[in-house]
Amino acid sequence: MLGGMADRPYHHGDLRAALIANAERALAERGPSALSLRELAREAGVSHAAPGRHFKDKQALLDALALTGFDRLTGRLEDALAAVGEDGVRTRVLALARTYVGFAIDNAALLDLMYARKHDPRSSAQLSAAMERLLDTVVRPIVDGQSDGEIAGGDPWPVAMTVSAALHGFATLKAAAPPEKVEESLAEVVRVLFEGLAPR
Amino acid sequence: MLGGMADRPYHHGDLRAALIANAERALAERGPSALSLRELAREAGVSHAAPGRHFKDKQALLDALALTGFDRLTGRLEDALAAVGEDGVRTRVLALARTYVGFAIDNAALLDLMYARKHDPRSSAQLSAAMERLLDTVVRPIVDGQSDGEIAGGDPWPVAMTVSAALHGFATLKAAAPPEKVEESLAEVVRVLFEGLAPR
DNA sequence: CCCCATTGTTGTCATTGACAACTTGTCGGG
DNA sequence: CCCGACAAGTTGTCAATGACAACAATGGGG
Repeated sequence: MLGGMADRPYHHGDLRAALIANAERALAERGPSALSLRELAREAGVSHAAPGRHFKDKQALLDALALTGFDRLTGRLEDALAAVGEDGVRTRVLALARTYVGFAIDNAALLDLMYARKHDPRSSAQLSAAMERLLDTVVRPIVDGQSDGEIAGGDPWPVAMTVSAALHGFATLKAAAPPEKVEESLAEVVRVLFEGLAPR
Repeated sequence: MLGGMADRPYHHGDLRAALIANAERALAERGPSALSLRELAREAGVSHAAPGRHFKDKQALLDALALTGFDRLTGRLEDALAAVGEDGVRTRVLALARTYVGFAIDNAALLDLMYARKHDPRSSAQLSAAMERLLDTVVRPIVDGQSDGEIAGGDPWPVAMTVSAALHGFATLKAAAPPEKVEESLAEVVRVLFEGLAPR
């Protein structure tokens, strides 16, 4: 009963969410190497071992962070698709491209984390599932475009894979470029994708 | 003159190279989080502070590692191009694709490291330069193909960017897939790139 | 109303990265 | 040839960290 009566309640309320939110901020602001469970605990105003109740491991925290990343990215892509409506495949692919690359620029470190965790065989099945949902979001407009005859038919998966790969690769390669350059070359990439490399 | 006379010389000979080599092995075998300067020092048979003479910091070691990665990848791509000779652009692009993806599969963790370090503004100019050399290696066949009329003309950079992006993205997305699946869908990706998405 | 699962806490340990101060080996100019 | 400067390695130390164990507060359901 000394002066040390903490005004904070003994229970945080939603420590788990707070930790993830702080982790994401720290990741964006100071890079992945600056992520420390103890520091996150301090920021959340809890003791150094409290995070252990919510995440077995540092890795578990990172996995959870990656998972929120996948979910948010998928959500944004779906919102973008909804926003452009039924304006044709190319418009929709361009919308996907802008959104994906925008996310990559705003969340470069998070995106790195997402894919780094995905590579690790020890990573949870949840991550693979989230990744699949992400790919599905890209496949759907492709399939729609094929059935409308707007793009060439055939197995949609290689096509979707090519588009996804180009988007992800572009985002990775261009993440540090000036924004207007990005928009410009992004449009060019979509054009090349649609017209192909062959002369006509 | 007790039995403890270490048979190894006081000077290692080429500690720097040994550290990088061990680091790469450890990275591939046990993931990036298992990389410890002290453990690398132990493996090399030197004291825990010896690495400090060659790398200011852990980050410096990682940068050096990334640099060797870029150099080796660029070298392999050039070798692959040399091996296919003058067989046409599509053949050359396919060779690049196979080589790039092969490298990505065999060195997934290293490739992650390479691009993660590239994102960091604190990373050395050497890394950017290495990255540029890598891109140049992809651009050259494109330019050649354009001047031969084998692929559509125009600014070669968006074209090269699209190809590079597709390759890198594909490598990232497919790094964990079974090899024959990879070869198959890789061929499809190159086909889509050449023919484009538009119906014909 | 009290039991006990959940969430947090304190304490501790080995490992790590960084740095400082010192030693050993090598090599080139006088 | 030797001697001094510089490169490369060494020991010692420190604060920070992740993991774990043992203990304490909280509060909801039997």
